[in-house]
Amino acid sequence: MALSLSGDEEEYDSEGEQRAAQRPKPKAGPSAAVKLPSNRSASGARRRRTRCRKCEACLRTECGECHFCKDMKKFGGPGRMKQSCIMRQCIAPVLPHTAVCVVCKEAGKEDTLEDEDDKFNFMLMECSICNEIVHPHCLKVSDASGVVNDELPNCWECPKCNHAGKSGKQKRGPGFKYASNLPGSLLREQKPAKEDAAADAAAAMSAAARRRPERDETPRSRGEDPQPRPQPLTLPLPLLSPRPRPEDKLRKKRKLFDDDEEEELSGRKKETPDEPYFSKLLHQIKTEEEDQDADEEEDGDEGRERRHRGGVSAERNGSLGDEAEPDDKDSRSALLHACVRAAAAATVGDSDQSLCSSPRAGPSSEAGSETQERGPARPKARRKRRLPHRELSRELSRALSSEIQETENCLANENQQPLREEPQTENGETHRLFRGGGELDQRHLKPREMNGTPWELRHFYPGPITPLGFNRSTPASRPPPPRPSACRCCDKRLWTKIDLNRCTSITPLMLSGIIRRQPLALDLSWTNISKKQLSWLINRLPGLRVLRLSGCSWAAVSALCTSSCPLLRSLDVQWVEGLKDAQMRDLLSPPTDNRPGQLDNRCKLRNVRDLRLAGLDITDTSLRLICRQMASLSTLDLSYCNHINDQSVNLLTAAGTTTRDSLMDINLSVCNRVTDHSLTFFKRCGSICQIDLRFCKQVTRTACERFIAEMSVSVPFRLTEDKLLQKTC
DNA sequence: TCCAACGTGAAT
DNA sequence: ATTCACGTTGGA
Repeated sequence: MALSLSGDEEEYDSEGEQRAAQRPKPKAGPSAAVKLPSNRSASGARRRRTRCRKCEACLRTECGECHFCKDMKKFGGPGRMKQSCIMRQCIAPVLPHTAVCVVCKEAGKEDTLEDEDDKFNFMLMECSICNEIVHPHCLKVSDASGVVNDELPNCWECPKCNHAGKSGKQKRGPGFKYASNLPGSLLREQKPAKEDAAADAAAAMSAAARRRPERDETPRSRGEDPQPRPQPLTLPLPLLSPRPRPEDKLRKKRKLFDDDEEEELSGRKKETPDEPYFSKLLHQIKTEEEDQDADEEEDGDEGRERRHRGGVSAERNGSLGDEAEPDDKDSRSALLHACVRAAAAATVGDSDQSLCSSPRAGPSSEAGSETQERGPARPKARRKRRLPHRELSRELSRALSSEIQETENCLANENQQPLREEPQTENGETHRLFRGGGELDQRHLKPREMNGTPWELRHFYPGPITPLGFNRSTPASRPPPPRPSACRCCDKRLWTKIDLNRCTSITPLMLSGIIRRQPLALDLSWTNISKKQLSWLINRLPGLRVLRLSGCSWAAVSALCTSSCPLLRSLDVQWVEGLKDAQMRDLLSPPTDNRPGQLDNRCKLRNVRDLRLAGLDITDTSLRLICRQMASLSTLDLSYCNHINDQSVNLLTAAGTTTRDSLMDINLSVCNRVTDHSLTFFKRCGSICQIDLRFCKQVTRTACERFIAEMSVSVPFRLTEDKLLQKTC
């Protein structure tokens, strides 16, 4: 029966007995009333948390379709479940306004302070163990520190509990709600998705996961760590030991991407009794931050992978550097949007770190040598505390709103220019949207295989030389090179981009982590992500600019049909199994759901500028739709599309089409039906900068040279490679 | 006062 | 483990 946080026992009321007809009431009767766990008795009941009202989820309208919406009276349901719409489950629930410090009885005062440390000391912190809510400043425990729980705003394990050596689920109150228990981690279940039941399934998972027991956060034994923890959260009590000890690392909380499975596997050794450490711990700053360099802890595969990629890159010998890639350029501008950048910078510590921890789920995790590889100490890092979640959410929301408006304005003006100039980055690293993402750039591919490649082979591309390559009459294709399947994170400092390319197993915790970071760019290419997962992701990433789904199944990609991606600029669906004209039609038609608040019946992908369709069996039917629906299209990759011919090019460049003026970069390499005639069509394109006709058997070099000569009056082109035309200057 | 929905126990 | 149910809390 109902639970009362006050602990008062209750009897079933008559209403309950009436309902018994529908559902048997608990036999336990009064015994079902609350029995507060003993660990709560000391500090009283937990404060229920409430919506932050600022996160993307909170800002949404109810979907009207999910399990919980259908239950609501407003949607004609019985109203028994009384749960939030699954699309609206807050990702950073906050303490209620009525929460006060148990010591001084006052509310949080962080808003009145400037200094980050002051803010922390005067904000309310709820202990996930004893539930006590205090201002850290009000704690007079001068020789202990708390462990900030980054998964939930205003949450920590208070110094008292730390001091007592309590940890994790051993003593945490039941139902303590972490972000990992929030919707983001609801996709733990990875059974094959019944696609028609995706929404309900998600709802069901949602309900379940919210009640999921806490993850064990028992400190784990690790190798020596002579270095200070990178990016620790600021803690209130000035008790830094000069050299954090190995145990420091032990105190790290489980991170988002640490699978339960991993924990179970590794727990045998890791969860050694750590009581002896606690006395030392009392004098240390503790955080739950994951090592920022976690991904560098990976075993040699990563290094080999990098080397491999480097080799591929050189071998590819593309005429354009990655930096010149339009979608990267576009992404860069988006990626460095000021607000988002600020938010990202403010949160870089935890976010990337935990994301980077994803490889740890793999067999090579927990490398004992990690600490040796870590960079030098960052003594200042502990002073840098990320923004509280609500601030961050506010920032993101503001940024997104403005971006959406900007995009719409941009469209209204038919302004094809990028939203922003490409900003300078600190080290240029962020110019690469995805690590290794350029591998999918068809411009850089020397084709070895045509589309029509069996799906299995699309997944397991052969090496540089493959029997298939020899068997085909077309030039040897160059499918994306094989790579280790370890999950990788990208830039460690920013989480505006998340690269899970070829990560064979997308775990629920990964999805949860993605949502929490609200990346602008997401690469899920060659993963086995399911429709349910993708749908869930998209619906929670309203600000997504770049989505790469190369090599995924149509079953998964079809998730795009029912979702709206208003800000999506770059979509990569090359080599998607089963993606043909009919599917393209579904993809380009307005969202299929007519839910309240989803009345936008414009093309879901209307803002896409960079569309990658390589290797698809699409025809002019799809191109007509593209011409009609994607007014901003500037980069189009149709390489390896066997049905594309001169008429297709004619369509794209016909009078009255927006693509005629918007197209800047078209890749028709290995399109064997394209002939010299297409080049005459391209003369009509006002913005064309690059035409890739490499390995088009029916295109001659002579025609290319003629095109250059004829265009030279207005636009100077040159052949940077055989049948690769690029505008000069 | 009303509505939304959190957090829990029981049923499945 | 998942789903259902609902008292109670929190905000408007």
